[in-house]
Amino acid sequence: MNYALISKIPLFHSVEEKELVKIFSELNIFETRFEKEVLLALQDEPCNRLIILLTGSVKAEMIDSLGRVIKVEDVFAPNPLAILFLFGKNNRFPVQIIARENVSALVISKQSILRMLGMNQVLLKNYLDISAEFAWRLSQKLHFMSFRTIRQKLSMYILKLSKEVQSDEVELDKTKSDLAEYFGVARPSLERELSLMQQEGLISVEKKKIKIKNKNKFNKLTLV
Amino acid sequence: MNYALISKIPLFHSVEEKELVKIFSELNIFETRFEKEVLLALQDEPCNRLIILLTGSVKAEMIDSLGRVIKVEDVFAPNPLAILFLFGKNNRFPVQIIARENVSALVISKQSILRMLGMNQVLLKNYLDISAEFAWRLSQKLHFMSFRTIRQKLSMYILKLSKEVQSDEVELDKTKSDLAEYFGVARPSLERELSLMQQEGLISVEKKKIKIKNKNKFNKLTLV
DNA sequence: CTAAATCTGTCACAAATGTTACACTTAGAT
DNA sequence: ATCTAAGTGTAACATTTGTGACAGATTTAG
Repeated sequence: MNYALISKIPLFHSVEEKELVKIFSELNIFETRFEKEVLLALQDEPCNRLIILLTGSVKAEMIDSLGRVIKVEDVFAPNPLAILFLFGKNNRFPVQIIARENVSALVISKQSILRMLGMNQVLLKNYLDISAEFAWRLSQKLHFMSFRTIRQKLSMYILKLSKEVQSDEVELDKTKSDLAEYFGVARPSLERELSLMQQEGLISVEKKKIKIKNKNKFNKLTLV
Repeated sequence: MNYALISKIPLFHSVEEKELVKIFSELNIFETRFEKEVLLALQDEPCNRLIILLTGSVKAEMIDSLGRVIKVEDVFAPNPLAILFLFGKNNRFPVQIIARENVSALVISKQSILRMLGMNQVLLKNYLDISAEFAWRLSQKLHFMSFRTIRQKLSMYILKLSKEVQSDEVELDKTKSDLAEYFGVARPSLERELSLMQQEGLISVEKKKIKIKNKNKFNKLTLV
């Protein structure tokens, strides 16, 4: 077991090495390798283990009732997979998970996770923090989806970025295609809205750089 | 402390009474009362305590930048408030919380929650299960929002109900107004879609009872 | 049991969004 | 350096959805 690598995993941050050694010796924790294109988990399969990527990345896909594949997201090391779906009554993978490249990962059974969290307070807090981060992202996304118009979603998004950078000039952290997907709208619709907002003098757009030109009007847009 | 009441709280399910006594004596746990209309938490206030309703109910509201109030949801005893937002970097209440009636509640500091979960495995599992349930509901809702058309959302929703009841005849578990809000669409638009689907012979609607008449066609609707 | 509040069903019209298509640019791979 | 895939910008048109308004039904509170 490579403890240098393991201590980089958020779940094990700040846990002392001798504690780690103890935990790994007492519990069933395996390092497993998955070749590119291999399935790590099936959609709707019971989620009874936590998979934490050590190296590489995977893609999460949804399969609809006609068998068509819808891309959901990519996950990179050192993140865990589906941590929010490990417990509860509905503990099934909501998506299928496929290796995008050769991947190594820790696989820890649900039982072992429970024991592990009981053994070490730092680990427990890490686990709760990580779960909360994922939940927060979910709720953020829901928040965006709940705005009626594309303009509202866009202005909220830009405003949020603008607050983070403390500037009226922001750089999108996704491609416009991805942003459209994130909002759940068609890409040309998003582009059109950006053009309109530029024509109206609210913003100026150049590639991924967006500048807020009329902050007053702009703020009013974010009202529901 | 009323242990009969406390053992009904999901978080304390199946925890032995003597364990509960020990936990409550060692940790800072308060039973607090809130009168009707009193604020239990401010929007954006740091979420550094877990509030578990013992009796009564509260409403969660969002405030937009003009100060207007948007109702989000109601929470009833014996549920906890904002359990997903207690940890993580962004541990703030996403909504303000107001008592809808006279309320009594357990208030447990974040620190005490951490210690408590380390003390008892059953409690730990309960906590993780409860969190997972909330996360699951979030992701379900997100799933519905991500369907493009109202018809798709509706047919997914009806199909899900139909699977639960194992019957082609289902009864909506929300008012149509609530359902429209849940989907994030306008109420008349939802009604119109129901009417159209009825006209097309896909379903029959009578008040809250919906019968799937053409399961073949119906299944095709849920494809993305 | 009555009054008030909420929910329902429906409309005509306005507004927003999706679709499809095409040309062009940029970034990444070999 | 060239080729290829991904991303961008835009347009005309079709479709879906929202809005505001109203009357009637149903539920809840007093």
